[in-house]
Amino acid sequence: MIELKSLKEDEIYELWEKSGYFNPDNLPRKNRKPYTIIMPPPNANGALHLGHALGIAIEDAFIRFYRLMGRKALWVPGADHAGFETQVVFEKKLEKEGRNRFDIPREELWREMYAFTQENRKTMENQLRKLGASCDWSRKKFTLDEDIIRETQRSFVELHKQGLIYRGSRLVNWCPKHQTAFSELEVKYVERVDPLYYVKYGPLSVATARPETIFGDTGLAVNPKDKRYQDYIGKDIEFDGLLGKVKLPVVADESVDPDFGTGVVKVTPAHDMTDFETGLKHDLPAKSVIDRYGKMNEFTGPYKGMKVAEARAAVVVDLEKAGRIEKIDENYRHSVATCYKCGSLIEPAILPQWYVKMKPLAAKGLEAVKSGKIKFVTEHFEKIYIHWLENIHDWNISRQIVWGIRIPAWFCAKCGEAVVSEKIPERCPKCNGSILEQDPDVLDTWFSSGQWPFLALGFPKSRDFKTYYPTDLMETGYDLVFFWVSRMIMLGLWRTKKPPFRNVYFHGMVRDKDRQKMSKSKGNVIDPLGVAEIYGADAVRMALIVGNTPGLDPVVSEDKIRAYRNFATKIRNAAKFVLTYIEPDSKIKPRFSKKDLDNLRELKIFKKEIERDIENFRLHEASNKLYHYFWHVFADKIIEESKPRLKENKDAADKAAAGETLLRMLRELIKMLHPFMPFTTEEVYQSLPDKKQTCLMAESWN
RNA sequence: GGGCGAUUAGCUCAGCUGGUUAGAGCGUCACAUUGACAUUGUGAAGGUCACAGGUUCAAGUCCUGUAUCGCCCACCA
Repeated sequence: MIELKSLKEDEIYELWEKSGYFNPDNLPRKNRKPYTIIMPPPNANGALHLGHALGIAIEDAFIRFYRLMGRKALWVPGADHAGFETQVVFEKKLEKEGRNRFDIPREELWREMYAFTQENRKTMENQLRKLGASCDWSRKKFTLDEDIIRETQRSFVELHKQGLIYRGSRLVNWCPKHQTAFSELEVKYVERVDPLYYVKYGPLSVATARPETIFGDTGLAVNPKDKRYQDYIGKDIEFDGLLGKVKLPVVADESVDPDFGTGVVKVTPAHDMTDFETGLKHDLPAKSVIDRYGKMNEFTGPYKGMKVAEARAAVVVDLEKAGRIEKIDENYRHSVATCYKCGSLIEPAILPQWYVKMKPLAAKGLEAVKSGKIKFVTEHFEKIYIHWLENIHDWNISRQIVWGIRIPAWFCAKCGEAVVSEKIPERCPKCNGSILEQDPDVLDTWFSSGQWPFLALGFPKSRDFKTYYPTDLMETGYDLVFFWVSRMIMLGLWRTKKPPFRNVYFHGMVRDKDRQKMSKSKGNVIDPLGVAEIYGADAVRMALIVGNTPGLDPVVSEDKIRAYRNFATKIRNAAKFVLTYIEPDSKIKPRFSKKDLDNLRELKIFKKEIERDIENFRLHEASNKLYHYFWHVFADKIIEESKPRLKENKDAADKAAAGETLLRMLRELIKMLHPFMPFTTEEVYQSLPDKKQTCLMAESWN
């Protein structure tokens, strides 16, 4: 008779940490093949949510499985400074305190934000412990660690040297509220219904949704095949504008759709992405008429100082007075660009920014996936990735915020030359001027996180980098295919000449039982730590993994979590029962029945099946099968059938065989369940007779 | 405009390479239960696997098309 020791999750985690086995260097049995996962560093600006818990459950399952399989399993934890995201969170905090980021000196703001993120990191790290993450804390990294900043800046300098980073004055996506530019990925298009104004331009008329930008017109465009306007192509038209005489050239451009509006487009290069391109092609100047705060500027006469919306109304009234409005289509449906964070209308602006030239990087990124060097789970994300990379645009990596890695570029006060250098330059190489000021902008946070797999391992010189890179698995949400995964692949290949990982596992977005996305405003969020407190971390992990097909949105409800809490209870009770009939010092030799041997053999076959499932990324299947096997085969059938043999059995050798069979099966089953339910299985393991290791994770799968 | 995914029990979802009576959780019904069981066990009801064609000895599983829902991408002035 052996008693089942009861252990709390915190005690178990402490046991694990003390064992040192999270660090693969300490694992028994040396000289093994590594298995590496770099944890997607959670944003250090808040608490973990269920989506994080999902990723952690999946990654930990893989890590624990391969550790049992005898691999040198390394899981590197980290935290992301999360540039703009964190800045937004922090701004809200400042707002509540009645402060404003624009009034706080840069260094002071930085210091406050740094402290803020370090606080969050501590919370997050404890939350990861609560969830049972078996990551190597001795290797934890932050995206603003000094070595990370240094290498990130070095990448910038190197890319610049190779002509892959350039400075360009182009039309950028500008958010007037946040006062920063964005890459195209941070722009969200929303459908709206707005009036479409048909406005007379001398003999022609154009349809526009933005009449207030009329002062920035520098041309008109028609389709070269449009018969109606052949006579105008190449000529100037003149007419009376709201601020005096206007003269605009008419150009022919394929991009103009003859069937839209009147077939004539006003070209306003400074305020529209398409027009900017058209302007470049036809050599039309860009004239800004809106400032960075979304107000009309000095080129707009009486409209100066008005907000865009006011100006639009005023301009329409005046155009009507001038008899230039032909008609207004009130039900024009179109999409407008907005800030993904605050919903403000994006006001395109011409600004000098740093760009990464993407085509050469994308070519390598495409090859790696098309050739199968990097595999996506599920496969269909490869198509999405390929499509995006084949149509990629240059990447604006300048952000006008404080929170991030400074761009290693200095501008000469005398001649304006931009000097890119790892160290502060003493003189301008062009004019020899000595006053150089660093670019106030910081890098897009994805520029550094895009290098995370090799930077987190201490590239270029560390032993870890040499041992553990390329990594085996990148596990993340499918919403980051473009933002993060594609950039990691491209930048990883560029900087290290190797793919950063061999496989990418995409999980879906967690939904509630009504298939709604979880959000604070809907009030349907499940706090992973809260439910872990109530039902146990294992129950939460199982609820997140069982039946959750990679790439699809999992539905998680408290009912489901409760179901797996019951399962954990079942495991404990079954173990308790089995141990009741074990006599550790018994000298009786068990006499196994045919059925005993069959059961043991079948379990072996079953284990092989589970192994195959996990190796092929089918955690949802493996976990479900284990649940079913443990409960409905092991507990309901095998244990039940052995009860008569265990109780009041005069045949001691048969009794011993029944007990021994159950014990062997239990030992195997908790090992197999360990990747999914580490706490419960460890609790059982600690009570097993003749356990060989201090904790279950150091056991061997076979 | 393009692409992707989903459609299987009342609800939420599994079902890998096509192969015996299609599974799980929650819910429903009946019976049992001081049992290892924060209940659990036994059994039951409940599915034309969206629809229409096709391939095959065999299709929820492969192919074509249709419908509905959802998501992503795109320079809709």
